[in-house]
Order: sequence, then C-alpha cells, then structure tokens
Amino acid sequence: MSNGGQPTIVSIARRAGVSTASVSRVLNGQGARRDTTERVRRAAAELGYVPNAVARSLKDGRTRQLTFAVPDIGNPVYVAMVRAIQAVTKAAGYRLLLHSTDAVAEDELAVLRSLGDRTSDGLILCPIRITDAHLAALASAAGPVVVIGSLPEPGPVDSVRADSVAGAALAVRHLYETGRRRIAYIGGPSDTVPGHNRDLGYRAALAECGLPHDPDLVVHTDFGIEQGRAAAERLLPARPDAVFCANDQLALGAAHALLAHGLRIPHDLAVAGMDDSTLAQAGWPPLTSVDLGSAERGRRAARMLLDRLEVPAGNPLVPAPRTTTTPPRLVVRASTAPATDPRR
Amino acid sequence: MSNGGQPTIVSIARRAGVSTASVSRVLNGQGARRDTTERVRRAAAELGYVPNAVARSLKDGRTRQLTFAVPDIGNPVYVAMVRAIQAVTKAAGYRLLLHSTDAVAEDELAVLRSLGDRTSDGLILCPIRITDAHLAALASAAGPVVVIGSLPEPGPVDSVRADSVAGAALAVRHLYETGRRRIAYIGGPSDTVPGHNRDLGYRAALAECGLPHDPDLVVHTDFGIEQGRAAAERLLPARPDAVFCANDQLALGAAHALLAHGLRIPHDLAVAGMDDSTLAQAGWPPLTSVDLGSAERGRRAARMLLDRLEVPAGNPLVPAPRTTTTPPRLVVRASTAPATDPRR
DNA sequence: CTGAAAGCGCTAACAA
DNA sequence: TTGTTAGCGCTTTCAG
Repeated sequence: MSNGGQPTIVSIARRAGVSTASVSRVLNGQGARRDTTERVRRAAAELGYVPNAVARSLKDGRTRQLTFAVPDIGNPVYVAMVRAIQAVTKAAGYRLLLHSTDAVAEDELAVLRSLGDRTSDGLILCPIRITDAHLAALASAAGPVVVIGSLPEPGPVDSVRADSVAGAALAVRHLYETGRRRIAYIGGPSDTVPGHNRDLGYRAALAECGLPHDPDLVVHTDFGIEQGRAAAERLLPARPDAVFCANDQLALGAAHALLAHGLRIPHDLAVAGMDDSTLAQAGWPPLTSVDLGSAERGRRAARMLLDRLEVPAGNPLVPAPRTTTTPPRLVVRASTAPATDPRR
Repeated sequence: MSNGGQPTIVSIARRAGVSTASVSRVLNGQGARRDTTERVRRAAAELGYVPNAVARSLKDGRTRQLTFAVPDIGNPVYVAMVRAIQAVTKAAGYRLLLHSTDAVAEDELAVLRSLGDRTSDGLILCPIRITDAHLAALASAAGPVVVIGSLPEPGPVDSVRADSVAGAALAVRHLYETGRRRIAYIGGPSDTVPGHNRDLGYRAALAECGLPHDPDLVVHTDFGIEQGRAAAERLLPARPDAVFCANDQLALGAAHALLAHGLRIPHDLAVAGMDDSTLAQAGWPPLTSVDLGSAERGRRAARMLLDRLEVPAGNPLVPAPRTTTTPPRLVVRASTAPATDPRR
C-alpha cells in the first residue's frame, strides 16, 4: 500500500470478496443483501477501517470544516466567540479551523483569498478594521463568509454587529442615575471599530444626560491593563467621580490605580467597563460592565454561516446578505454602587 | 463545470493551450520554456486560480493541518496553549483545527480514533485524566500524537508535562519564607491529574518546611471563582495566615471572600494561586502565582509534533517517544508580601 | 442487488 | 521541454 498501511475501501472489498461499490453502499447505509452487508461490516471492523475524509471531500466538494479568523485568541472577548462558535459547529458536525490574523489586515485578506483553496466550506471573519480592500475581497469571496463587525449597509456578506454605541450609553446613563456627574472616559484606539463606536456612545450618553463633554475627563490609549492604570493616573487631577472604560482590561487597570492611591471604589469613584469578560467578575470590587454579547455574536455568526451552507442543493435563490445586531446588556456589580450606599 | 465555477488546472490548461502537467509544473516552480511559463501564469491570474488543497492532500497524503484537542477553551490555561500552538503551527505553514472535548473522556478517545480519517496530520491531545483506554488508543493511534499531561513512563507517545508538584512546593516554600506558618490549601478535584499533583506538592512542601499537615486547613472543591469564595469562607474558622490555591480562579475567589470579610491582603493573610493566568495580574492585590509554563508546553508540544512530521521521507528510524517537563516559575506579586511589609 | 468504471483536482512517472 | 496517463480514496451513475 502506498499510504501508511491504512485500510481503504479496496482492502475491505478484497477481504469481503465484493466490489468497492458495495463496500461504499454498505458503509453508507444503502440497501444490500444480508450477507453482503454482514461481510463488509466484519471486514471493516477487523481492519479498523476509518473512511478517508480527504477523499470524500474531493468527491463531494465540501470539507465540513469552517474557518474562524480572529485577531487575537488571547483576548477574552474573542475567546468567548471561539467557544460559542465551536459549540455550534461541533453540534452541526463541522470541524473548526482557527486562524489567528494577529490583527494584521493583510492576513485577513489572505485568509479571505484562501477560501478558494476549498480547505473549508465557509469563513467567519472578525476584522479589526474594515477597509475598501476588505469590501472588495468580501464581494468576490470564493465561498460564504460572515463578518463579525460593522459593515457598511448594504453589506457584501452576512454580518453580526454589536451595538457599542447603545452599550456605552447604557453604562454612562447608569453612572448618571447612580449620582455621578463627573464621568471620565478611558477610551481605546479611535482608529479601530470598537474604539470609535464606544467613543460615540460615551458622547451621546453625556449629551442625553445633559452633561458637558469635558476634554480633561477623556484619555485615549491602547487596550490593556497597564494602559488603564496609566490612564487613570492622568485622569485623577481632573477629579472625576466615575470612570467609564472602553473595555474591562482598561477598567481593571484603572481600578488598580485608584485603589493604589487609597481611593475607595465605589465610595469615592465608580468604575465601569465594557465586554463583561471574565475580568469584570475578577476585579475588586467586581466591576460593572456592559455585555455586548460576544458569545451571542459568535453563535449567530456560526448559525448564519451554516444557513448558507445548508441550502438544499440546486436552489438558485441566494438570499441577500443579512445583518443582525446583538443588544447590549448592563451588568451591574459592586464597582458602581451609589457613593452613599451603606456597603463599604 | 461541476464545481462552483472555481477554476481548476484544466481550465488553465485550456486557456493557456498547454497540458495540465505543464500547468502543474509552472505553478510549482519547475522548469518550463519562457513563453509556456508566461502563458500559464497569465491564465492563472486572469482566472483567479487558487489550487485546491483537498485534491493536493489526497495526492500526497497530508493535509498540513494539525488538531489540538482541548478540554475547555474558556480556561485561560488552555487559551495560552492554543495561542502558543497556533503561533508555532502557523509559522510552519500548518493550519490549526481546534477541537473542544468538553472534558469528556469519550470525546478524547473519539478524536484519537478520528486521526484515521486523515483530516489532520497529527494531534495534540490534552486529556483531563488518563485512563487505560487512553493508553490503548494512544498506542494504536493512526498518526503522530503528542500528549500534554502526565503519561506513565515509558509513554506510548511524546508528551509534555508540567511539574505541578515542584510548582506547588515553590509557592508553599515562598509563603513559609515570608513568615507564614498556617498555610491553608484550597485544592481542585483530586481525581484530575492537575488536581492530584498539586495536592502532592502542597503536602511535600509542608513536610519540607517542617510544617504539620492540618486537615482543617484543607478544602477541596471544583475549579472556579465562586468555588474559591465558598472554600475560603469554610477555611476562615481555622485561622490561616496564608491561603495557597490550586489555581488562579480559586485564589481570586478566595481573595474576594477575604476582602469581603474586611481582612487585608497581604497584611492579615497572604494569598497565592497557580497557573499565572491573566487572572493573577487582574486580582487585587495582584496575586502571586506559579507559572507552570502553559504557553511553553503548548509550544513544545507543537514542535515535537512537527518534528515527527518532518522526518525525511523513507527514514525508517522512528525515534522512541520522548517526555519533556516544563519547569515551574514563581511569580511574586503583592498578595504575598510579608505581613510586616510597609506596603499597606 | 451488485460490479465496472468514471471522475473529483492534482502530481509525477514515463514517453515523446 | 512537453504531453499522456495513472492514481490518491471515495461515491455514484449505469449496466447487468
């Protein structure tokens, strides 16, 4: 045998004294005479036969593999997505190919192009930023793609977006309602989609609450615990009574800085983050955060992709790309209890 | 065309007016006359040709895919492994198939069996517990496997293990050296490999330090923040002056419980965890932890697997399975500063 | 109910 | 240098 001694349909056919076609039929549950079935089954079992998925894929043009291309698997938000996607694909009998783009746009484009190699039946792409090159590549993708992120309408493909604007507003309004008036903001890089949208939400909510937008209360930095710490330090002179952060890492870092200064949370300052990742519950005090539905977005993206794949063969009606938005949800924890609250 | 309109080597051959063999040669950088090369290149570019990876795999018997089977992608420890493995495989030109076993042994065995379907060239398996069924399946695996975990020696396949015993000892000794004498322990489920080994390390280190093993200072529970909180509550009556936890989640929960009781860390009690996951730095105060080298284990496992795959063809000498152990490293943070320390 | 044979897309041995 | 052809393992007509 030219392969690694693996049994094939041919070895089984020989052993059972039937044709390869019969073997295939029996193994795929098609009708066959009693003893043919019997003999094939036995031969297969004795040989420890496992069907070669590659050969099968070549034959029927699909791999039952899906690709998820994610910027950074270290980020809890993406971990939540991977989990959710994995659960859906596994249940549907698909394998999951995990591709880390390391937040490099060129890599995202490469993975889009590589859809043409038929290695996977579809792609879930989570770009950090969507350029014209992305839109072009999406429009001419060699297979179904679902984007997790904000595509211009009407998008070239299905997409699932978070509503960071509404999410940020939820948090700011909550801070306002619990008596905070000098609500500082630690934002992420404004040139990323999430960074930008969260800024918008912060401003919108301030306006809505009738609060002025004070530049001294705003700092932009990269996402990260250490950055949150540094940003909080810079904010302190402006005497905020609350700090809203564009993600949980920043919030956690900010909380650390405040505590290190001997400030009490939430007594002296309230702190709120976004994403409601595991870090939020890990914080001390546990951090109020906004769940933007990372897991849910992953789940929906996976479902949409499967929907595209499971169109009954020969159906010429390809539905137009759809967009869905996961609603944000405020998760209130100790870090934003009213200052007058008896706790602590 | 029977496929989805994808260009194949045949369409190119037709367009360029050459044979498919020439197309293949040109595209694979083999010699060809100037204008043949030219014409093939142009036709391929015009058609937007991407080689079909499945067909190629069928031909040469390998997929350039590797599988990583992990119990739970939500756990930061495994996330670190995925990251490290992904980095290595990507650099080596392999795709990564992520399989979540949900910590179900039967699923681990299934993925071992499925190696026979030739979907991936090799497997990195991270079992929660190693049974005889595992050993049998490993011994007869249809392809190269590397286990992350503790196999009996000599193992049936390559493996990478952590030294939790030494790691736990590092932490306990550190607590002892910083003046703690009533060192409590919150352990994980003893019927898992990590759970069991960490218990051993705790006991060994106590003995080494000449400290008695006091059952009142020991609680076992499942891994998790909430469980850590509850366990700490149960420990308090025994008046420990330090709490060592079998992982960071437990340590974080314990810290929360202590703080909620108005106790000061590290002034009243020291807290230490294990794994040195992101949770450790996220804690307040930042938690001392033991880095068992999750990322390093992932990296080594991936390298060992690639080593097995890149044996020059026809080499009949298959080296015996190897075992390597990543050394633990104590990461000291504020949570275990000596009680007399001026900080706080 | 069963077997022969074609073909999925590609590569490589062999001939020309 | 180039083309013809066989074959990787499987499924699926099409005859028998």
